[in-house]
Formats: sequence, structure tokens, C-alpha cells
Amino acid sequence: MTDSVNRRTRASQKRQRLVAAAARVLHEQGVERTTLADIAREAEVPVGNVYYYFKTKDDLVLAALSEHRAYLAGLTGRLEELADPRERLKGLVEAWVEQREVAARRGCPTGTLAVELDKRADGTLDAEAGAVIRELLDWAGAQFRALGMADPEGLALTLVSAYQGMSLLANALREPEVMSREGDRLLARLDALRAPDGQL
Amino acid sequence: MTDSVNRRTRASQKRQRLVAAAARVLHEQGVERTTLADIAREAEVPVGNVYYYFKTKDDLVLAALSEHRAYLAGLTGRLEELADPRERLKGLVEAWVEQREVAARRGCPTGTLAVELDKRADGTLDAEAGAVIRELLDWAGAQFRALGMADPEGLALTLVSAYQGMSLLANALREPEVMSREGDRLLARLDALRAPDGQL
Amino acid sequence: MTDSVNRRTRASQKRQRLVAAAARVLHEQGVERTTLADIAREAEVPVGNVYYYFKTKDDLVLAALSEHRAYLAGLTGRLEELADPRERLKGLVEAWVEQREVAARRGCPTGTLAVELDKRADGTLDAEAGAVIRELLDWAGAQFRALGMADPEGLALTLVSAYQGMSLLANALREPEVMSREGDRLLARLDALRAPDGQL
Amino acid sequence: MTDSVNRRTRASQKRQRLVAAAARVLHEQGVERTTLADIAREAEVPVGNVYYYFKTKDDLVLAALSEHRAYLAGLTGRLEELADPRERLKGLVEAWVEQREVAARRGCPTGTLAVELDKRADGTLDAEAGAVIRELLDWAGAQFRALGMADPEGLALTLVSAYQGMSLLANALREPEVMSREGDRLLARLDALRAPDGQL
DNA sequence: GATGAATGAGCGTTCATTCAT
DNA sequence: GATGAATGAACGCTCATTCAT
Repeated sequence: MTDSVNRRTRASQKRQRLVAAAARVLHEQGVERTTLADIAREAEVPVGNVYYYFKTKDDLVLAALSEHRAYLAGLTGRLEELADPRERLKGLVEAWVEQREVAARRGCPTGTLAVELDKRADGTLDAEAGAVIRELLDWAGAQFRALGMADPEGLALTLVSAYQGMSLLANALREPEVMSREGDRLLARLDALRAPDGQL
Repeated sequence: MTDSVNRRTRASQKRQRLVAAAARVLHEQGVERTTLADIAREAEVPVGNVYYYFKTKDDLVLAALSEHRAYLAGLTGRLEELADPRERLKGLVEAWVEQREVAARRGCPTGTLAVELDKRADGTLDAEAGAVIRELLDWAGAQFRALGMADPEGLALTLVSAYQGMSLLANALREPEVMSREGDRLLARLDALRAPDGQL
Repeated sequence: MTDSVNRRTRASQKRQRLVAAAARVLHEQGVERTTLADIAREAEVPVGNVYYYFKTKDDLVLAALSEHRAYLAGLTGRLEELADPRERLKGLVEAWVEQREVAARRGCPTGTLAVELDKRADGTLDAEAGAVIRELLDWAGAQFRALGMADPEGLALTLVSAYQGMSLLANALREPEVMSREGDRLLARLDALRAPDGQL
Repeated sequence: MTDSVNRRTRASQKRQRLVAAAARVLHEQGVERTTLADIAREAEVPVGNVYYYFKTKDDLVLAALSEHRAYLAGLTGRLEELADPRERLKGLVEAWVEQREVAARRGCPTGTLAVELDKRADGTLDAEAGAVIRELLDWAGAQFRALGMADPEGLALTLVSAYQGMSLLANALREPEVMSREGDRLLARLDALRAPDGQL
């Protein structure tokens, strides 16, 4: 490995460290309560250096959203190794339930970010948050379609909406059990879904 | 009416104006993006005067939560005039759908507040937000119990979770139709709910 | 004097102190090298308090320009007590020469401000600086017109241009004598100006 | 041509590009509003590389002043091909008027630089700006002396002062016509200058 | 009780300069 | 020699909170 590659690698590592730290800290503390110093400290990068990689704080928030999008892509990618779309959807729900402790403490990373960003007058960032959620909707819709359901988009909406709802309640009530309980219900519904016009 | 009563009345009017303004502005802009000056301006009260009624900004946030709680109490109170618990629950869902434009623009007042407050290290305020949501859960649970359902708390959880989920999605996607669509689904489910072990 | 008047008076005193300090410090150090802390310190006002009176640093610069405009108005006002327009113009030149030490150290307050502000992309403030200079041009033009000169505006332009030129040179060369020397020349020219089509 | 010469040549090209860019950008934006990155970008040189050629930003400012001095030397050099000193001086004024658009937009490069540098506590750079102006004074003085005038330095001062004044006014008022008007006046004066004790 | 004014800690951002390779 | 990356001090500005009257 040449020096130049070495340098580039270290640099992207730092950038990546910043993005990961941003995703983590923004999820924990929210956008407005998180200072750049918080993120820099978490990433072990001097504050001034952050601006070498990101022009503004909002740029970092955007990068954190991409990180969440990438996490989601990884998850759905792995699920697509399953042959049965129904199993894929159930796998998604199981992944949600597995995250129940995090959800109870901090909520859904993308969902809570979307809530906070939607309070802004400028709609640039909240559109991005919406896009990440839409990607999940699209993936779920594709699975329902593969199952031969009549209204795949509607079912996807119900599923993702249920996820956001249970995450919010688990968080607001500080009860991870909300995730297990509603998760179980969703799993049963997915199993029971047989007729093309079935509902969740 | 004596002067002292006059004074007390005028004072509580000011207080009430502040609380109403806080509820409105905090819902619109979120807690962190809202300054005391914003609320004071909206309430037409001088900034310095706010501290006569509320010791801190957090006190005002608390008061705004009470306002939402009171709004909720008013709504459920009116619904209790209906004899059939099923009709009461359907009335609740209809009220949610009626607010679809607001939900798409700003989300559920209590839910978005809960999300933001849960990001805090100090759990005082977010417990209060949780309590408001819990009150709604309790009321819904009571209706399901009155209907003779086997798991009234579980059904209430599913119902309120669905509401928070659809509000969040409507808001994130900026689509009020999400509220109508999911609302219709919930109404149909409530109608179909007959056996004691039925599910939403 | 009532308390309320007292309060208002103290407040405007503070504002006035800030404006005077701004005019002084901005003249000495220039706009870009002057920090708000510099001005606040000079005015003996806490930094944060500056923003109660001025929304931005540029607002303070604007106020400093008004201060220079006011100074100019005071000077020309006093000169108008002289009956002969020629004497008024000579009085103006004498006032310039009296300021020779200041001019050699810092240049003309308005002129140097105009130079610095003209470097900005946004032309709001530099237009204001231009307006102050134009006011001086207008006043001088009126005097030449009263003297019955054929081209009063042209003469005014030459006079004010000579002032700005000699201030700049005195400043750049750090030689107050430039002001005396050119001042004497201008006085002689004003005296010699008799025919309506005469030139400075 | 050996490689070492090649290298030295390429290096000085880079240096020269930086100096030219500095002169241009500093004239446009002023010293304080210009970042090293601005100059580096304009010169198409990597930022970090600037410090190979110039120890500090001030060094670059100094180099920009030398560039202006060189431009001036070139101009006066060409004018010296004229036999008559009077024609040389008139050629100088004509050159000024030709630059009227630039003057109206940005002022005299050296004059505005001098104004800005004179605001500094450290007098090193402003002395250099003064030296460039003094060089012009000297050259003009030599021409007046060659014309047999009694007070060549005084006449030079008046001439250069007129130039700086008209540039400043043209700039502050954003009126190139100021340059033409005052330029014409100076040309007429130079023509009318016959007696040894004549004045501009 | 009421309120304009005051306060200071802290934030996002910039930039000349230095460093490691 | 060359350069992308790093650094930290400083700036303009905001705002919850307090104070004086």
C-alpha cells in the first residue's frame, strides 16, 4: 500500500468516524441538543477539523441520515437472501424487536430525526429523512407485491406505521415490552395474511 | 368585583395566554427551536414578564403539555356522551383524521413533544409527556374493557400506537392522506371487532 | 424627572455611548479588524448587551456612519452662521486642516470607511458611506452656487476630491504637513475664485 | 535546459501566479476579506503550497504591493519615451482616466490598500504602501522639475492627491464620470502651467 | 406586580498557519 | 519540493435567565 493510499485511507477513516459518531450522538441527544463539539469529541477529532470534512452542521446531519439509510440497506439486503417474501417481512419485524432496548431509550433513529427535522422552516433536511422512510416503505411494498397482495403499498404503510408507532410509544413510556408485544402481533398478522385482499 | 379579583383575573388571563401560545408554538417549532421570546411575542406578553408566571422555560413546556392533556380530556369527555364504547373509539379515530392537515404539517402535538423531550438526559419532562400518552391509553383501554374485550390494554396500545405511527408518517412524508387511509382501516377494524379475543 | 424617564435616558445614553465608541474604534482600526468586543470594551458595555441595541455588527457600522454624518451636519451648520459663502468654504477647509493630526494617523473617517465598505459584495453599507460623502458634495455645491459660479457641482467635486486625496496622502505618508500644504493651496484658490467660470 | 532549471522555472511561475492573483484579489476584496484560500484558488495553487513561497499572508500582501509598484514602473517607463515632461504627465493622467471603470468599482489599487493597511497597529506593511505612493510622487516631481517649475514636489503632491481623491470619490459614488471630469481638469491645468511659479 | 434592560455562557463557523508524509 | 489534512484561537451572534426600578 503506497503512502498516498495510506493518507487517503486515514482521511476517509476519519470522515467515516465522524459520520458514525454523528449518527450515534444525534440519535441519542437529538439534532438541536447536540453540539459539533459533542460529535467531534465522540469521534476523537478536533472541532476545527470537522469543517474540513463537512461544510456545516447540517451536512453532518445529512451524512448521519445516509448512515441510517445504509444500515437499512444492509438489513434489507441480508433479508433478501431469504426466499419467501413473508419470511423477509417477518425478519424485518424481528430485527425491530431485537432493537427494543435502543428503541425504548431513544426511539427509531430515522423516525425521531424526521420528527425533529420536520419542525424546521427549511424543508431540505426533513425531505431527506422522509426519503429514508420512503425507502423502507418501498422495500416492504415490494415484498407484499411478491406475495401477490392486492394493495401492497397500503400494507407497507400499515407495517411501517406500526413500527414507528410502537417505537414512539416504547420510547415515551420507556417500555421495551411495547416492542415485543406489538412485534408479536405483527408477526401473527403476517402469518395469517393469506387472501390477496387480506389486511394486516 | 373587587380590584384584587380584577387583578387576579387579568393575571391568570395572561398566564393562560402564555400557556396557549406555548402549546401552539412548541408544536410548530419544537422545544429547542422555540425561544421564550417567540412564545412571549405570540402571547403578546413582555419577555421579562414571563418569569413572573413561569420560573423556567421548562415550566412553560410543562404547562404546554398540560394544555394538550386538557385538550385530550375535553375530547374524551365529549366522546363519553356516546353510549356505545365502540362509537366512542370510532369518534376518537375520526377526530384524529379530522386533524390530518395539522398532523401532516406538524405531527401529533404530544407525540412530537415526547420524541424531543426523550432526547434529554434529565427525564423529568419526558415522563410528563409519557403520562399524557398514558392517559390516552387508559381511556382507550377502558372503552375496550367496556366492550368486553379480553385484552383491553393490548388493544389500546395497538390503537394509540397506530395513531402515533400514522401521524409520524403523515408528517415525514407530508401526506395527509396517510391519516385518512390508516384512519379508514382502523374504523373498519373497530367495526369488525366482535369476539372477546378479537384483534385490531 | 420620573423613574421611567430616568431609565429611558440611561438606556439611550448607553446606545449613544456605543455609537460614539463604534465611530471612534472603527475609524481607528477599520471595520474588519474591529471586533464587537473592541467596541463594547470602549463603550464599557458587556458584549452580549450590544445586541440589545444593534441587531448585527453592520447595524453598528451604519450607526457609526450616521454619527459621522451628524458631525458633518454640525460643522456645516456652524459654518452657515457666516454670511459669505466663500468664508464658509474656507472655514470648511480650515476645519480639515485642524484635523490634520487625526487625518495623518487615521485618514478621513468617512472616506476610509467608504474605501473599506466598497470592497464588499453586498452594497448596502457602502451606499450609505457614499451618501454621507454626497451630502458634503451637496453642501459645498450650494455654497459655490451662492457665489454665482457657473459649475457649482464641478467645483464641489474638485474640492471634496482634494480633501479626500490629501487625507489619503497624509495618512499613507504619515505626514500631517500634507494637510497644511494642500489646505493653504485650497484657501488661496478659494480666494482667487472670482469670475463665474473660474476653476479651483 | 536542465531539470533543475526546469524546476526552478516552474516554481517561479507558480510564485508569479500567486503574486498576480494576490494583487488582483486583494484589490477586489480588500486584505481582511480575502483569505489565503481565495488567492490560492485564483492562482490555481494548492493552499498548503502557498507557504512554500510566502511565509505569511502579510508576505503575500507585500508581494502584491511590489506588483503594483512594478506596474507603476512599467507605466512611467513607457511614458519616459516621450520627450516632453509635460506630455509625460498628461500621459499619466490619461492612463488614470482609462482605468476609470476599475477605479469606480474598486478604487486605486495602491490607494485602497494603503487605507486598509494604515488601520493596523503594526506599521510595517503600511510603510510599504506609502513607499509605492512616494515613488509616484518622486516621478511626478522629477517631471515638474524638468519643466523648470519652482515647487516640483508641491505640484507632484497636488497631482497625486487629486488622483487619489478622484479615485476615492469615483469609487464611493460608483461614478466613473468623476474620473473623466477631474481628469480633464487636470489635463487643462497641465497645459496651462507655464510660469515657473504656476500652480495646478 | 410589571418590565425594559442587562448578562454571560455557549454555539456554529472561519481561517491563518502548521504538520506529516 | 509539494500537498491534503490538521489545528485552535477567535469571531459574530443567540438566548435563558436575572436585575433594577
